Amino acid sequence: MSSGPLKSLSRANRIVERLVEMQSATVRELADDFDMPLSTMYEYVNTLETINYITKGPDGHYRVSSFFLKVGNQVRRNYDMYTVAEPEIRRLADETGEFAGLMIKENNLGVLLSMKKGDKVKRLQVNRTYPGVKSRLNTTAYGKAILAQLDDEEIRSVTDQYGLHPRTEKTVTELGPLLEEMELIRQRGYALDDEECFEGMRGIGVPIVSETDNLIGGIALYGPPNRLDDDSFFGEYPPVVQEYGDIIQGNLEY
Amino acid sequence: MSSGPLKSLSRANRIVERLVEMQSATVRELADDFDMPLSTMYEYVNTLETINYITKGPDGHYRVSSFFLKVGNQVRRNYDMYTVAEPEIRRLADETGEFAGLMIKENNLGVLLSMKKGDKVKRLQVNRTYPGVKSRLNTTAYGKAILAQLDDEEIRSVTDQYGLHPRTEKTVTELGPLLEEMELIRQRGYALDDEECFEGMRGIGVPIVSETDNLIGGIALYGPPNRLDDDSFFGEYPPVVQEYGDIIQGNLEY
DNA sequence: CACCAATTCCGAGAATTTCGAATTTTATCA
DNA sequence: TGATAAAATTCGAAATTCTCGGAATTGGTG
Repeated sequence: MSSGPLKSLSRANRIVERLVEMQSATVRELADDFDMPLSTMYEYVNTLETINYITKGPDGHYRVSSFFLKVGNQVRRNYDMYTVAEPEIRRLADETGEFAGLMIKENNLGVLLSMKKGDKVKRLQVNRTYPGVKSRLNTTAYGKAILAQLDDEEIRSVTDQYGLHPRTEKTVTELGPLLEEMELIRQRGYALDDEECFEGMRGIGVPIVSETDNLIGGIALYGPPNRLDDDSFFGEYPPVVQEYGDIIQGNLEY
Repeated sequence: MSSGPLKSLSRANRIVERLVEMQSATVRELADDFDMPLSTMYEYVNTLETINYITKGPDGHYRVSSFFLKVGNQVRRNYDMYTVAEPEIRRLADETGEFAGLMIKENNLGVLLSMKKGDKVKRLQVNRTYPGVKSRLNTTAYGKAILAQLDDEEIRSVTDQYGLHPRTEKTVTELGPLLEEMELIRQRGYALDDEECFEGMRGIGVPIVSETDNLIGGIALYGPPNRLDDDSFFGEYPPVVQEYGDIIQGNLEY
């Protein structure tokens, strides 16, 4: 018969993801939510507890445990790109006072591996920005820097896969202009995001390639237009970001 | 029959954990490693890939995906204690130049939720310190600050559960002295770890209680004895750490 | 084109998962 | 305290899923 994905595994994962959303829940609440027999939910909950994916708090409610935090950080440290870039991202954020981040490509999407806020960043307008979040490569400065390292055919396959839906009114939504921009990025060595992803956010990205990991990544500096005015956005900062990119690239090759 | 933990789930988790250790592996390598039929391993690998726990890189090797990083960070942000303490931890690290961290209690163990390195911290001697790692509560400064918030009976149950195995030659390994130390911590308001957990590391911890989350946590400042000399370790820094603890505690209560 | 390896397909047998119901534990209130 | 209700856990048979060897297919390489 059609075997397909293992059902109990998929089910368990749905429970975990739901529990992240709910923050905390009792077995009954979960059973109701999934319209499953209580006893079955107990089996799942108990198993998830023994393998440490979830944990029961003193109030008797279950929460997703710190296991994910631990594994996530282990995974991240497995990337040379992370260990090398981490201190530089931090220095870039300190030096500029703005937001600096590191992105890698995973399954044709961008994944934010690391981020640092400089002291000018009061509260991230974009509260949806945290390590592990994914975004389409054409939407961010680091993403575009990554995309530009691919050849046109690969770029096409990426945009075919995920589309070019606009995020703001400035988002580039046509393949032609995007490919032209990619060529420009290759020539000058850095990518710009002028409020194309988030209103009120400008970013400058440069690519980083790790031969050993078969990985392409990118770093970016983000800040609001009032601080990243035209002078800094187009003139002062791009070389700074590039310099940090070069440092990381150099350290990657030992 | 004895139902026990769901086997396929436990198995899947073992695969994930092994893959974290191996960093990357092919299906065959995994099958060999677990001594499982190739076709069965394919079912697991494919399922784990569809639920996004692992991902196949361009080299055809599987790795644990960024899913864990994402969920880990979501979970962390669900804690009021984290969102409130995060910026203060950071300021504490900046102000002192040393290592600052936030710990919570989970299943009678300490879990490091957040950490910041000040500019004096070149490379963490202790490379085993990263968000999500667990440690026994009696071994660290934040851990002891947490432990001291419990009553003696609870403390006893914690030490019964995990023992008092020494980590360095200075570790306190007897319940009696430990309970006395707890009383001292309650009185003066902060906990000290004088190379009891890691050789060459001194720490100062203070407790933080979140009524809303039913949670007890603690923050700590860590540094080497040459910088945290007796004057700073016993005199200058404890009030500083306490001050940050008070700020966090205050912000927790709005 | 032939080879080898990687991946997918397949179906029967085995084993686990599932679920309702029964049992135990915990909480609530008179 | 005892009675009652609610929640949590256990149980075992029924059914579905998982397992696994082997066959079939795909993909890459010389």
